[in-house]
Amino acid sequence: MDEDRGPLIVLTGPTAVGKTELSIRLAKRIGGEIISADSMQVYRGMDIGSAKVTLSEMRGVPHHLIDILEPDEEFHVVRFQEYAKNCIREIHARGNIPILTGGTGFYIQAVLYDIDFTETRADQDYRKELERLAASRGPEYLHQMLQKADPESADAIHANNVKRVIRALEFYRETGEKISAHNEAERQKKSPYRFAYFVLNDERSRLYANIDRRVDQMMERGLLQEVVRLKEKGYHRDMVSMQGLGYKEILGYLDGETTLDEAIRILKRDTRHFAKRQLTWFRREKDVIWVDKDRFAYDDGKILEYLLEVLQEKKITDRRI
RNA sequence: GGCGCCAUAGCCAAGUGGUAAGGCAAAGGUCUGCAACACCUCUAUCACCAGUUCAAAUCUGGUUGGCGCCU
Repeated sequence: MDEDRGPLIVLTGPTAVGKTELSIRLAKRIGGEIISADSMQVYRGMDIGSAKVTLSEMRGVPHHLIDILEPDEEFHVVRFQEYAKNCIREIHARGNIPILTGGTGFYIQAVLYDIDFTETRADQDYRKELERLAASRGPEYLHQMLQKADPESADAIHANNVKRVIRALEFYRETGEKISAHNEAERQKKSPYRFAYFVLNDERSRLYANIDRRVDQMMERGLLQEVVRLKEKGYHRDMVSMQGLGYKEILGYLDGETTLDEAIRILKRDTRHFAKRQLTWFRREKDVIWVDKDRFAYDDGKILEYLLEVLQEKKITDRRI
């Protein structure tokens, strides 16, 4: 039964830890294809700020879900999940191993455990109405509504977290069920894949230093010009894509809200915060295999050997390397 | 050497007799259709010593350190 399930490798970690390079080396060793689990790299024209892999870095390894949308298109987990599942199916059909790489933990969770989102069709009108209510009567009011409909969710979601309160309300209205119950059920699911979930990590201070350095590099490589170009094309801050790190800060500068130095400072800070949140997320995921770089003396070759060992142990790959 | 000013958490900073605001950073956390989003939690006895007082970060004296001016 276990053997019926297709193989899947997840290789993730906080931003700037070095996922990209390692994933490509791994793919080359085992005949893998990479699926990007990244909410920003899906957009065309957002290369520098999203630290997108370059063609030469790919070294011939197939990459999926990169550059598939224009920055004004909507993207979200459900869509990601649908695309990623298709990719996985095709990669399996080719006899290759899919490697899910990228830092968006929620996306990884969605495909790894095949979480069910399909029960509702997002009702724009109702959502708008709730947003209006939140604005006019305050977040507490919405939270009260949720308290009546789904007390468990109300207890779990802070009233100030309007976005999540709205979603819970919306779910209840659409399905007549409580999202808290739904979530609980989904949580019990086991993965449809034979998988290994690696989280690459580094000492906090080194990670932060890397982030700072990488932002400087982005500037040298022309992040400013990239954002100018996007702005000229008419992309603006209401779009999800332009809320990505590196874009919102530079747009702030272009709109005269900050100096460039200030924008860079904020970008570094926000990226560090992001990395921290990513780690919090991975810490609470079950089945994670932590790969601390310092335990391997920062030697990618050694890390790779370790990954291969685990993969064989778990019978995810049997090709002798 | 003299005169003046200042000394509150890692940083910025309120408080001028009644038992330490706030912001930032750091740290921890939540997350099941916007997730590089949204949201939550959280850190001090006020440079040091002595005194006045029922009560001092707040008043007095001294010590140390910093800043400015003068000789």
